[in-house]
Formats: sequence, structure tokens, C-alpha cells
Amino acid sequence: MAKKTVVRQSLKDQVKSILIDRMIDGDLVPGDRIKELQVAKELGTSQAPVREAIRCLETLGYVEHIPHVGAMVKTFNRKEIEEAYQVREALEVHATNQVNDKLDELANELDIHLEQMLLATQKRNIRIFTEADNQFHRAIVAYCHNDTLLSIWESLKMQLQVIATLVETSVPLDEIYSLHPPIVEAFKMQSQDRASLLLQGHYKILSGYWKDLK
Amino acid sequence: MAKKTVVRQSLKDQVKSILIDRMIDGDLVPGDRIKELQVAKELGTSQAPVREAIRCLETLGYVEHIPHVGAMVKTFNRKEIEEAYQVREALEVHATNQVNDKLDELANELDIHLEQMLLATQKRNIRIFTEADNQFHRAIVAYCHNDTLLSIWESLKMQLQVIATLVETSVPLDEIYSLHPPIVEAFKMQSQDRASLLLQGHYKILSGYWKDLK
DNA sequence: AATTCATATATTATCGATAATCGAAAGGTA
DNA sequence: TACCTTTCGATTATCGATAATATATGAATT
Repeated sequence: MAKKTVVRQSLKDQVKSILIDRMIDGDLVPGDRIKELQVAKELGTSQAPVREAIRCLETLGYVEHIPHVGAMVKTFNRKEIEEAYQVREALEVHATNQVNDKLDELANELDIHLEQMLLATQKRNIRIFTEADNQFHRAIVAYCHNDTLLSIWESLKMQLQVIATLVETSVPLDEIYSLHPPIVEAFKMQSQDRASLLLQGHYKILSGYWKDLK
Repeated sequence: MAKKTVVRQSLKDQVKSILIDRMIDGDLVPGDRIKELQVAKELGTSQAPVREAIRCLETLGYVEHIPHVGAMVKTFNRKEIEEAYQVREALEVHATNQVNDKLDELANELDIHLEQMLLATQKRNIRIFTEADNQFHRAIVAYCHNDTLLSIWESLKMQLQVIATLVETSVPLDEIYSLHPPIVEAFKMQSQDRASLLLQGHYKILSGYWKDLK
């Protein structure tokens, strides 16, 4: 019985959504320029909403903006990606240590994502695997009920998308999968300490794979 | 021999600086409305640059913006402040574990900030104490050479300003000061593990003080 | 050939004005 | 009185046009 409400989205938000969709669809790839007036013309608006949308994407880390020159879809270098991974680890480890109640409930949710990952592994579907992997880790972060922490974690999604895709295309999915069930087990045993250590191990191993690439 | 460069600041940046200064000076306090056209008129610009500046402050977390209504200087509630503190702890602990080389150099820098804190303690100068305290923790974060982590840490400054001021006005400065030297000692002994534990203890104690307040 | 300078072009940054929207106040109805 | 509707003032959101700036191009100079 979801309450339906009329959609009253500002032009800025609409433009933002459209640009994000283009990135997801691959119509806009890292390095592409985004010209304010050109987009405005395409979408039939004026420059202002486009400009604001781009500024929004900038703070989301999706585009890079140089004053008086313009914006382009951001390309992440190796260092930035590694850094983001580090931060993600820090946040998840902290979250793991913070979860106090409802460890079982969390474990149950993790089981669901685990199942998805396994399915994707069997089907060799990287896209689904990545999605399930993300949800797995997100669930851990979400369960410590710290909105600030969660939103910071989510802001790293873009950088992580890159490494996830790279690693998961070059490393057997089942190897990555195998890092996760022990974490769930630890939660089921009410041992956050162990879960936290396993998580750190998970990241150490992933970063090992990552370093072997290029 | 600092390289002088002509100042070519966009209006947006100038407006942003001015608004931030007003917050620092207390001319703008949490809850105050910031009206685009009013500010524009005051500063002799048009609405556009002011609008962009406000949007910038919004992403910095300094102001809150409601569509079609306006912006106001952000007031942080208890939960947000606690959350930010948690994230700060997570980042600092991770940074502590990551610093590998130059532990001595870090320790030396920390000593300098320690000295400032001690001085401020004796003079009962909360402003200087807070500043030194901030620099102490920032140094730890900076030494793991993760720009992403550092910039996220810095983005929490506003929330932390609030709690820092509150705690430090109600808790003897020397008690807070005393939490820090052991951390430096741990670094000097090349023991990041110990430093990391002490840091966690530091935060546990601070949050205890904080909970006692209102 | 390399360097400087001037020009041209593309794009952003800013402007002033108008439209859209919100919240409060006023008025009407049961 | 309580509730709903209308109106109005204040403010943001959007527009179209212009100014400012950066990069590229090419000519002039050494």
C-alpha cells in the first residue's frame, strides 16, 4: 500500500538522472566531455539546470570539473581506487564492530545475498555477482544504523565499481565468493571480532589480486 | 619564497568564503536563513553565484537546503554528531594501522601539537586547545597518505566542531589532554597496534563525557 | 626552428528578468 | 471552533542573453 505521490522533480534532478543513466548505459564513458549548453539544447532546457546537475555529479564524484574549461566524466586512477578501497574497509570493519543487536537478523540478510552471489557464480554473471557482492557489504554497513557512515560508504560506489569489475573479470568468482560465507558464520556465532578479522582478511586478499593486475 | 599568483577567484568562490567567514565570526549561526537574492544584493552580484556558493556549502555540510524554500545554516542534532564521531574514529583507527614508515616523524609532529594542547590547557584557552586537538588527529590521518580518507575526515569537521566545543567546555581540558601523550608514546615504540587501541579508548572515554551532557 | 604575440573560437560564468512554488494569512463554510 | 479553500507575499527555479575566460590557431619575430 505504498503511498503514491505525484512526481514533481526539478529540471536539475531530471537532468541529473538522465546523465547518470547515460553513464550506466555506457553512452557517457570516463573522459567524455559534458558541455552545458549542448546538453541543455539536447534536453530542451536552459543552461542553468544542466549546470546545477553537473555540479551535483561533481560532488558525487562522477565528473571532474575544471573552472572555465568544463566537466568530464571522471576517470579514476589506480591510487584513487586503492584509497577508496581502504576507506571502505575502514568503514565496514568499524560497522562490524558496532553492530550489537540483531546479529541473527543481519546474518539472515547476508545469507540471501550469499545465495545470489552463488547463483551468479554458477552462471558466470559478473554483473549480478557484483550487485550481490555490493549488497552483502552494504548490509553490514547498514546494520550499525549510522546514516552518516552509510552515506559515506555509498559515496564510494563509483570508484569501487571500477575495481570490482576489473578484479571480478580476472579472478574466478568462486574464489571471491568463498571469502564471504565465513563472515556470515562469524556473525551467526555472535562473534563480531572474528567477523571483523575475516573482513580485513577479505580486503587483504582482494587487494592482492588487484596488485597483480597491470 | 611563496609563489605569488594573481587572485582570479570566481564570484562563487568569493561568496563562499564570505559566507564561511560569517559563520566563523558568528554572524551566521545555526538556524539562520540564507536568502539568495538578499545575499546577492548585499554583495553586489546576481543571484547565480550566490546560489552556487550555497550549493557548495550544502555539500560541505554547512547548510541545509530545502527545494523551493531555501537554505539555512545547518544545526546538527545529537545523532548526527555521534555518527560523525564514530566515522572519525573508524578513519583514524584505520589510518593508525596503515601508517608504516616514518613513525618517528609522525611522533615528532604529534609532539608539537601536544605541546600546543598543553599550553592551551594551562591558559584555559578552549579555542586554541580545540585547534591543536584537531591538528593532532589530522596529523595521524594525514600520515597514511590516503587523500580520499583525509578529505572525508575533513568533511566531518563541522559536526565535530560542535561536540568538541561542548565537551571541552564541560570537561577539564587536562583530562582530555591526558588521553593523547600515551598515543604518541605508542607510536614512538613503533607499536601501531597499541596506538590504535589507545585511540579507540580515547573515543570511548570522550563519548562517555558526551553522553553525560544533556 | 622556437618563441612570442595576437586573434579566433568554444565554453563557462554571470547577469537581469520571469515563472513556478511554497507557506502563511485571510476568508468562507459547516 | 474546526476545517477547507483562496489569495498573497516571499523565495527559489528557470530562462535567454551577455561577459569573461581558456585553449587552439596562425602570424610575426628572433
